[in-house]
Amino acid sequence: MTVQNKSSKRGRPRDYDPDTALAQAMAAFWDAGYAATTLDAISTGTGMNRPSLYAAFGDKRTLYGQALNRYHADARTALAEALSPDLPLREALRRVYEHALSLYFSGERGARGCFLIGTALTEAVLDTAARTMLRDALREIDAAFEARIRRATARGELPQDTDPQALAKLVSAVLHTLAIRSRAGEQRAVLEAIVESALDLICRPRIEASRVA
Amino acid sequence: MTVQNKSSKRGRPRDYDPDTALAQAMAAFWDAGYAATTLDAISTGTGMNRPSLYAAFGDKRTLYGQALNRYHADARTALAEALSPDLPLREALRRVYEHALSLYFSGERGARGCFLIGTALTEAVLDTAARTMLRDALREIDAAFEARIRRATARGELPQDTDPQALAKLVSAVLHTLAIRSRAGEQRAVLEAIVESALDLICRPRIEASRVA
DNA sequence: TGATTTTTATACCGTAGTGTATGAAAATCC
DNA sequence: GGATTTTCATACACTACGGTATAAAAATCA
Repeated sequence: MTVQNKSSKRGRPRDYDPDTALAQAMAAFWDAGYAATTLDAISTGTGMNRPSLYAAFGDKRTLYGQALNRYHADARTALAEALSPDLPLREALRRVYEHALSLYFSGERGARGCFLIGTALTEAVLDTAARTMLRDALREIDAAFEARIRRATARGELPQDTDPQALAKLVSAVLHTLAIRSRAGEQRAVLEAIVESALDLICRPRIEASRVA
Repeated sequence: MTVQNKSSKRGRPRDYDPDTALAQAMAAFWDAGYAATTLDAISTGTGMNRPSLYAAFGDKRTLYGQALNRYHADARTALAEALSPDLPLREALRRVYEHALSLYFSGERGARGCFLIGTALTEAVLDTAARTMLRDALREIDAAFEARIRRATARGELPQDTDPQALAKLVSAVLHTLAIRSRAGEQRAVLEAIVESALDLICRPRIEASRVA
């Protein structure tokens, strides 16, 4: 395999940047969903004409898959950064939720929620690949939370009898409800309040050994 | 307005039952989502030909709106029944979650989650009416949980400093995560475990007056 | 400067999908 | 039983969409 340093030398130079083009295509899918997004809309959004789109990304479904992958990769990075081990768990989780809300409310046509949940969820029943990507992304986010909770438990921020795997899924559940409610048109302030009460529930100390034998 | 008792008398009798036809149309939307569902698929699913569909339900979007309304109405009924005030809160919530899981895993082509979240969420950005219906449905479910939690708090099942409105939204959040994860292909046993740990978190007694001034 | 390579630009093809027109079928009313 | 009413069944019109063929444009190499 020959390493292609930078752009290829010969031929007419590309008039677009693949990274920004993919981001623009993703924005189109994000608003309308996969099925309702036309290639004309993507063409307009990216400024690329149809043949260039095909040359760069393949057909519509392949392009959508690349958008899903990119979103997941971005989310992974942002999550790892927000879950900084230097902060208390509560602050780290708050950062995650705040970052998510900023993303979910960043649409030009109003709040659009999470790209994965907002678009891949619909496809998931009939499109096996989309379903698998969605499921794996959700699992990976669960795992990131779980690792962070495990660390917090070891540090004594949470009770020793905490089940990190179970609690992580509930931390994710809060993220899911934010994704849904933002796209459903709920006010951001309402979601901020949900974040605070969720943090209360997740991080508030509980009675240990409460199990009455 | 003349009262039409039963079916109209004159003319060729209808070959379909409107209620079951709507349920079958809903099933088609449920799997593929609004945009990807063709009228041919609905025609096949219901056994009605295209003109009969239009005569009965109007155009595609109107039919979809009726499916959304019907699902919401069914959910309202089921929720009210499951939230029986005779049971302890924990058992009532468990019934709600179990009923939801039965519905979410009832698809012929695999788990399909919640019809509202699985299909209307995608449309919500560009379709104002769908967004409003979704938002209002979510709010109504929040309110049902809130009323039930208020009752449980009055009975002493939960601490007196419980915030019913906030806790209700987290109870809903668990429902949302079940809706997402089931459609994303997660195993039912995994979701059953989430239900149990969520009930633990929601219903486990907390330290009162834990706020350190 | 001319040949070669790569991308852009326009136009087109085939298909699929929504909504409707038109006439046959099946019931009731007189 | 014939007229009337309502629904069914087939076919069709129109549009929109995904994907591609073809040729011009813009770069490099010799």
